[in-house]
Amino acid sequence: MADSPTDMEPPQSRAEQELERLDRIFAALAHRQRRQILLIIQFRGARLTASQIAGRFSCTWPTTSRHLRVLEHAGLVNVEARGRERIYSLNNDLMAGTLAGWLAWFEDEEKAQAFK
Amino acid sequence: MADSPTDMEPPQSRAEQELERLDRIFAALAHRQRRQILLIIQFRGARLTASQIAGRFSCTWPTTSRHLRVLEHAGLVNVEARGRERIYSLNNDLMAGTLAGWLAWFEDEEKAQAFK
DNA sequence: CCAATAGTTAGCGGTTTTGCTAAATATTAT
DNA sequence: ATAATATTTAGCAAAACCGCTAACTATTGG
Repeated sequence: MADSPTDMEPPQSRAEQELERLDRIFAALAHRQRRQILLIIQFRGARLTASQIAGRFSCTWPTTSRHLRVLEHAGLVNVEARGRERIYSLNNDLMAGTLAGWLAWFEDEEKAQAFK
Repeated sequence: MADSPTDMEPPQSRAEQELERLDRIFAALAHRQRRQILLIIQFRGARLTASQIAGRFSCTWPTTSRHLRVLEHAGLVNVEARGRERIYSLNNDLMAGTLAGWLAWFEDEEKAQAFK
């Protein structure tokens, strides 16, 4: 799955990588069920298997599985393979750090004025 | 555009209204250009006309106009009609309050443990 | 080995989102 | 009134997203 010489994409700047990281995080948070999954992990166990999570939703299993992958790809959850189970836990620092970092751009009124 | 007797939706609980408000806010933040618009208002003027905002993007005017409406519908920006111009400003408290409120569910480790 | 369990991947159809162009609206200037 | 400016609305096509069913992989247990 690594980049081969034929599927190289144009080189990405560090800034662009950061923007794409933000894209993935905000996109992952944009779906109600995915936010619910994060809350369930937080309040119902801190470490939950995929089936424990899926069991709390009325949609089909593969649908939840895909939501979990979106969250994982965004870095919002960690997965640990344990036998035939996958155990999901929050990567809480990442979400808190990212959203707080985003809010920080808006909270300092003086810094904002300096750019005007 | 108001509800007519024929297109009434099932009554919404207060909780459901709150969930939809969250949906709109997170969905609005899920697009890179919309986040950029918020930053531009914050750092380039606090009060900007639609054309001042659109002028900073390479996409067409109507596209930016629609992004502005999404932000407005989510409550993240305020609009003020001023002659033939529309002046946009941030509704910063709403974004900060909503995201901080979301993060609060995850930041109190003890409260989380109490549910386990 | 064989069956059951846990979970993912593949692929399809329906809906939503996004960006565009063209046309419409509204306000100001001549 | 007419023209120009500022901005939105309408409508279309392409892309992304979401949920489903079916099929697949991998691990455990008999």
